[in-house]
Amino acid sequence: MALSKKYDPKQVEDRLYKQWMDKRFFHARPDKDKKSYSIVIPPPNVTGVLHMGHMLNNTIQDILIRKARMEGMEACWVPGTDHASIATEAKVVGMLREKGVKKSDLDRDRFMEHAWEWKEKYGGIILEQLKKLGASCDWDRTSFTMDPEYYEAVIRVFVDFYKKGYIYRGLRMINWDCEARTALSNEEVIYKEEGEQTNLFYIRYQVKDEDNRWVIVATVRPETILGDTAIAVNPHDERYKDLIGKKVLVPIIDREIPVIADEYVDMEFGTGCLKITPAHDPNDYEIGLSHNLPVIDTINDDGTLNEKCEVEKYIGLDRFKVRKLVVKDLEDLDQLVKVEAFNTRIGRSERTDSIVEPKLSLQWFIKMKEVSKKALEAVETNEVSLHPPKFKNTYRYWMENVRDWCISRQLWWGHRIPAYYYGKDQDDYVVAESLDEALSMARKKSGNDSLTARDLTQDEDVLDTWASSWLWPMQVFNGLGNGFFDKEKGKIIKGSNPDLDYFYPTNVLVTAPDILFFWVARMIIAGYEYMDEKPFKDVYLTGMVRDIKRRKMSKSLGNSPDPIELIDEYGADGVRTGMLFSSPAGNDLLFDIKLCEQGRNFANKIWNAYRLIDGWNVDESLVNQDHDIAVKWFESKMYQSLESVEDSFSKYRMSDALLAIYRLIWEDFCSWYLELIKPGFEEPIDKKTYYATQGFLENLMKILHPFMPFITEEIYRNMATRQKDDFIIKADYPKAGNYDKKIIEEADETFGIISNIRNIRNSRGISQKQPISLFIKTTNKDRFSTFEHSLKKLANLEEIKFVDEKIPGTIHFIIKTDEFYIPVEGEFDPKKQIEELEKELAYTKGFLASILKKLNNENFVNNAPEKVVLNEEKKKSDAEGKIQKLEESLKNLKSS
RNA sequence: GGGCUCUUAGCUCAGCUGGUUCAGAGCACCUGCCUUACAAGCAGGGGGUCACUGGUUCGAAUCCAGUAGGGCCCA
Repeated sequence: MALSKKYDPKQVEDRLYKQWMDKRFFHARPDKDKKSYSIVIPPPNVTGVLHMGHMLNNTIQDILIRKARMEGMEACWVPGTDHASIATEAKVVGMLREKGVKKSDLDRDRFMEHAWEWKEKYGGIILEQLKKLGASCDWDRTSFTMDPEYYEAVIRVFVDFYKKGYIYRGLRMINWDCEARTALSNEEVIYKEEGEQTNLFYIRYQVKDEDNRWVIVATVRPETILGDTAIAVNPHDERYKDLIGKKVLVPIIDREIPVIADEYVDMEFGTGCLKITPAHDPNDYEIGLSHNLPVIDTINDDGTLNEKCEVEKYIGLDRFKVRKLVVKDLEDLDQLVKVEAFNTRIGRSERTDSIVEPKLSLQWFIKMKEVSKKALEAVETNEVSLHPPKFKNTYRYWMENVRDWCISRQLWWGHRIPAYYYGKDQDDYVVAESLDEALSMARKKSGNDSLTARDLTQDEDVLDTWASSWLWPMQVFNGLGNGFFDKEKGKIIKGSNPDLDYFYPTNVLVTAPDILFFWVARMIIAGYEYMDEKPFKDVYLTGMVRDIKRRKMSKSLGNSPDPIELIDEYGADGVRTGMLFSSPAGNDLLFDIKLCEQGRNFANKIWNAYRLIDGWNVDESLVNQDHDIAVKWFESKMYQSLESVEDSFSKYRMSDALLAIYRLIWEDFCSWYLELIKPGFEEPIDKKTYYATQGFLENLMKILHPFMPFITEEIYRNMATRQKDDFIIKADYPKAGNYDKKIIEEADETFGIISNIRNIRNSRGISQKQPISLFIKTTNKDRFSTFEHSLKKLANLEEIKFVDEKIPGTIHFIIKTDEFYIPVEGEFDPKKQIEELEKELAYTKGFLASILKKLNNENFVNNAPEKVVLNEEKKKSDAEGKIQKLEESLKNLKSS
């Protein structure tokens, strides 16, 4: 029967989680009589394992969802994972390599079989880990971006966007890995922090039709001059003004190219002349576009040069070999002016370490400008609110300068682009949801009725993962499913899908700021496009979890603790509170294991408070009115705290909410309230106080439950009165009620006196166990009547006596204008007493001086609001009274 | 280089539209306690020129400008 002195999460957490699951408390379905409250999880990468960022993120979601559930809403938290094209494909390729299989040995179908096998085996790990954390997700609704229905929806949206004219195929500069012969995303290109050493070559180009006039250009990639289509100078550059519009000759091949003017050119860099090679540099490509320059792509997919370079002996050689040859040839032609050592940022492929070549390639794009208008406006008008609001600026900046979105990836694992090619021309393709449909469209478009399915080839590429996860808030409810989508209008049919109608828009999205554009903005765009409605009302952006030295947590640094081990050591409740203790929205969280320890200690503290109350014997006949005031006070204090908790929640200041609850429980409930009402050893407690206290504990557990679900449920379930099916997870969240400010103030004053007395005991070595007397000189005795018993009990006073005269030779302190005396034998030390009073006097005098400064200032008295002036007057008279009393006491002490 | 943002106690941060004893909290630190719920605890304590410089104002941690130094995003 006896409860353990220490709370042991291991005996509680798995058992309770299973009970919650068995009772299906996490499951939500549309219920017209209840308000809906829904959250969709930011789907973690299916290859992922739980890291500290997930812990923070999901703890916050769970807190919000549990609170909503207790508030009587139909709370639905949809879990799931995304397929993460690049990461997953890399893992699968790695796994195959270990088995001695190369990706290139497999065809697409075989590869996908392996990938699915891998997904089935490892894909669920992260969701299982979330259960350990206590996440109350509606597991019946678990979604995956490559589920059959989801897959269809993604394809459907591609087709719809294509029909609406938002999708096009076009050339774009991408990062090309010549060794792996694939495009790389920006994230896969590694730049060395310190740059890399290379050479800067100064090359001179002859100006056409002018003898002996040359233009000098600096470049680190001389082999690319063969693809040059212009020389650019800054229009404000006096040195070259007269050259603009003239032609120069590309060395070696003597091709004529124009000199153009563009603001982009930095007059300070190199010679101020920039060679423009649109096929092999992103900036040059942009400039080329705006000046209608031709694009000459001289480099093959494998990094060798092709016939477009116009020099026979270079063709088929690697670009770096050609560089050497070009330099030599330039020297021979006397067109190499000089070579300087140069430090530059070179991108290398994360996988192969080969130097990344900027390369033009045919990709699929979404036109973003038009579709993103409503999404920009929604955030501007707070239809969708970002928390903290500072991210509004970042969001606006991005949306106003939005670029077209490249959605194709040269991978297999993902949603295959539903474009079917039937001929040789660039335009000989159709976009359709199925092969059948594609075939009939192709026949129509080509006018060739004899086309068969075998004549069609589907695009080899898959879609960017974000092009599936941007549908997440709709598609987890199968919003774009068969029968729910109007293909003519390109809209979801409202009223056709009960789940979607009920749970969309969701209430809040909790995610990290680094995917504000990749994901959040795009979900908003998709939401307005298909539902004419935002996907969520609020976006709570969490910070990044860093270590105590502010470094990002990463595998390579080895500075990230394993969340599961943490839970094992500190309990899920401990880790959850630990994460939250110091994580204001949008600010980075400097994770310190000590925070988990603090969380664990808190759990233990609560456990022991429960143990105390649980151990009491109730004497039904006993009446103890002394406790009434404590009960009244704590009730008020609790409501006051609850009010601030609600306020914090409304602003998504979860850390503040938790801290308020932490202090309410630890300080107010345990340190003050329980100490006030606690009966002596083996004494019984009266009925009234007992039940009130139980009620408080129960309420405190409810208030805390969203943060620490396990221990609160355990205590709630254990409490004497609990019915069989009564679980805190679905109990009513306490509502803030009226509270008595006066009683809270009086209690504060009383606690102040008690602290003073304890301090005196401490500094003079008077044991807490030794009863003492207290004499009070006051003009208002009534003020002490309410809390007289409390004062006596917690300060261990044998008597309180009101006096009219000072009591010399006693320890002495002043609060406001009341004077307190503690007679002690032996321990009274006049010197120490004088020291203390003088310190107090100096402080009060300084305080008074600052008030006088205000009050003596005519401008202040005339301009400040009356309320403020009156308050200063009161502060002044209080301070003066106190100074007078202090001075009197000091005089007496010194003369005696 | 452009945009955004921050700088308050040893650390991490609150401090709302300037005005209540406004300079706060948690942690850490120091002192004393194994006081019959809890040493994963109890009681008490010290600690800050609110980055710097100027301005607005009767009054500035709070508003404005500049300087210095961090951070984030984009290029």
